[in-house]
Amino acid sequence: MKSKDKTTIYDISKKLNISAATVSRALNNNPKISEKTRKLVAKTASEMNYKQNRLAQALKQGRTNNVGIIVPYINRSFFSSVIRGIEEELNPHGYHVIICQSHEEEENEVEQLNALLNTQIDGIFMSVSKTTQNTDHIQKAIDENTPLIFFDRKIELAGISSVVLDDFKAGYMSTEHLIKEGCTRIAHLSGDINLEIYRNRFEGYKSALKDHKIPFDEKLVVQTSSKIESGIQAVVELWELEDKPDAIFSAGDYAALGAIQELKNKKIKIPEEVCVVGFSNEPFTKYMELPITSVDQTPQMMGKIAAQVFLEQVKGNKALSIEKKVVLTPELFVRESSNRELLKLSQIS
Amino acid sequence: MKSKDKTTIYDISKKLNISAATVSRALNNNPKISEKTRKLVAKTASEMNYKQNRLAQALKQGRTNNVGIIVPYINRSFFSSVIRGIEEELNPHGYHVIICQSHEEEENEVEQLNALLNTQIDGIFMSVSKTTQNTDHIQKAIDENTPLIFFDRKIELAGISSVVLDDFKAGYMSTEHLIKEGCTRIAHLSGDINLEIYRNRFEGYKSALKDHKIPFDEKLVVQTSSKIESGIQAVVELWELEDKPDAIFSAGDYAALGAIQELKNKKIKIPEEVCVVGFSNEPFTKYMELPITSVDQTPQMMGKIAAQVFLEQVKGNKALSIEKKVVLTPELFVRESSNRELLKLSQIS
DNA sequence: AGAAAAATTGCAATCGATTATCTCTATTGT
DNA sequence: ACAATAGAGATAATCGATTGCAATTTTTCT
Repeated sequence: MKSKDKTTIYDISKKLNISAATVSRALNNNPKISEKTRKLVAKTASEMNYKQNRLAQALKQGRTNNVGIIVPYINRSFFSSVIRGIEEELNPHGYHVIICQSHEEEENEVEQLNALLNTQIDGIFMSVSKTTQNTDHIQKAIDENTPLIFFDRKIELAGISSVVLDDFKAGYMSTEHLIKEGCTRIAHLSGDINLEIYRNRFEGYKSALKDHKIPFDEKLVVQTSSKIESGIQAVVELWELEDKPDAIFSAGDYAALGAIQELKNKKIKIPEEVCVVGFSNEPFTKYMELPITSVDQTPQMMGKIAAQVFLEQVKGNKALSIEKKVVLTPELFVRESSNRELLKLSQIS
Repeated sequence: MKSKDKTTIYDISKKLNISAATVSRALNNNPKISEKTRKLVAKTASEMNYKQNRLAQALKQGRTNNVGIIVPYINRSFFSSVIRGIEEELNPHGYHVIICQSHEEEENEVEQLNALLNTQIDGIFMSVSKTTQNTDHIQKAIDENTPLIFFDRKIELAGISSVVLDDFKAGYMSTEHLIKEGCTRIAHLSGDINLEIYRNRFEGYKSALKDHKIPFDEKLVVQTSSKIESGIQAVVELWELEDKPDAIFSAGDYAALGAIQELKNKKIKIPEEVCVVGFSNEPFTKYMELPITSVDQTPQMMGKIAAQVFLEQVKGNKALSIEKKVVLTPELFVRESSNRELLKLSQIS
């Protein structure tokens, strides 16, 4: 009952007493093949349950119609949404998507990238890991002429396109929003300052303070990771200060969540005493009893655009390497954690 | 500056004036090749920046060392954790993982499965979509002798291995826990009853009621989806009843979350007046101001075991198709949403 | 030293599909 | 009626790596 032996174009050609070349052409709707033969082949192929071996095709054509995506984690709402965007844009063009995780480890990133290159992928989308220092593996991909597109977290290298968020603006918007709520001592949970995106958010924060004549106080800045615990720890440290903050702008939602937990623990009222803004618009920010204000990075759009950049690159003149830099505008979703206006309204009613 | 032309074993063989066969053997550490040649080839290969073309190798060997995973969504904590489990178990064996999403649509599932089969995948892991009725696509995979392993959501078909949770037990445990908290009118948000897993949870619920001599009241059962809104809607409906529930066992965390939101909206105290238990142990259940009791499905373990079943199958005698059914034991994480004991303690202190 | 045994390496076919080039037949034009 | 042209299909090379078998070289043994 073993039908392991898959039918090939040779099986079809033998059965019909024609050459394999004709079968191949017929199946690919090559105009050199007569309508009659084409139909006969199509019919026979489906009868024999023929399925094209994409491996053989890829080997011959030098294209696999597969693209790889490397992200730190697939279960971050942001990343999985970007992936979805890429998928939706590329599927209609016949591409399939291979997803790899670096778990924020440079070593894994290198390994996954190499594996993808070996598998003869047609292109790579990537958001670099936090720990990545060396860029040899990326240079290798470029040298091989494999289209590589960064999204969100990029590394500055000549000839690579990228689609990123305007993190400076996001930082600016968030901070300005807090200032407009009447906050003046705004703390910043900065995330990993090794990454450009976090540096930009920080710069935006500083710039907003400056524009509103609020002195920058570096004691209000705490480096955090994207873990809840680091948000808790940050609040613990900040509340040891003489002059305590009246707002927190966190460069990540998980740290913001931890901060809120610790503030509640300290019986500090949000947003009355302290306003909190997070970053990434993770689904949970919306679900909380106290929904958290957060910056939306329009991830699905980011994925779609990254895919479009890729398509341009493979369809255009390959010899000429295009370098396209797209910057998306963030959106701030204001929720209860920083909305004193809303609070007043609900108290009146 | 184009180094597009990748080096092949032929390039190496020409350079060293030996045959390509020797190069291939040397690179594969075939014992028939002398130490001297092996080292020379290895050195030259790395100098020429040789990279094996896995496509060609796969075509020849009939194995790609890739496995496919099809899940409804990759950004559900449960699924991404299973994926991680599979990945960690298979990576050391040289396998790579291709991840596909069905978005709960049968049509997508069929398409993704076919794409994987065409790509000559070595095996498939799959959790079927809610909407899947027809099983032809799955039968096709079996007929082709491609190892297929179901996890969590399975379809009963001869010859397919599966790794699932003991959902009956999970339903029983959850319900019994609520009974022990003193609840007697326990509502059930059932999820999609088309899926076996939800039916089993429901059966467990009924069985626990029976064992504790609590009459089953079908008015207390509401079909929900895995959306927050459906949980809200369910509570709205349930609270129109004459005799209102004093507990909710939801077969999904999102519905539980919606239910809690609506209960709060109705100013109903949790867990004093109503206890709530969810299902899947999504990360947010733990983060909430009111952490939600939930059933953990040990997803990473599920992935690991599914991978082990796969490895057994490919390493064992292929002619003989093994059918292995693994059932995992759930774990109930009791949190504030259903823990009256904890509540009392905190009130005393 | 010479033959047998062992160690290395080469030859050529193979995996399945694609495609440039060539061949043969049918049609058109004069 | 015969050359020119178009149409339909066949032949064979190719993509890059693997592998059974044959060939060659080296080692071992008497």
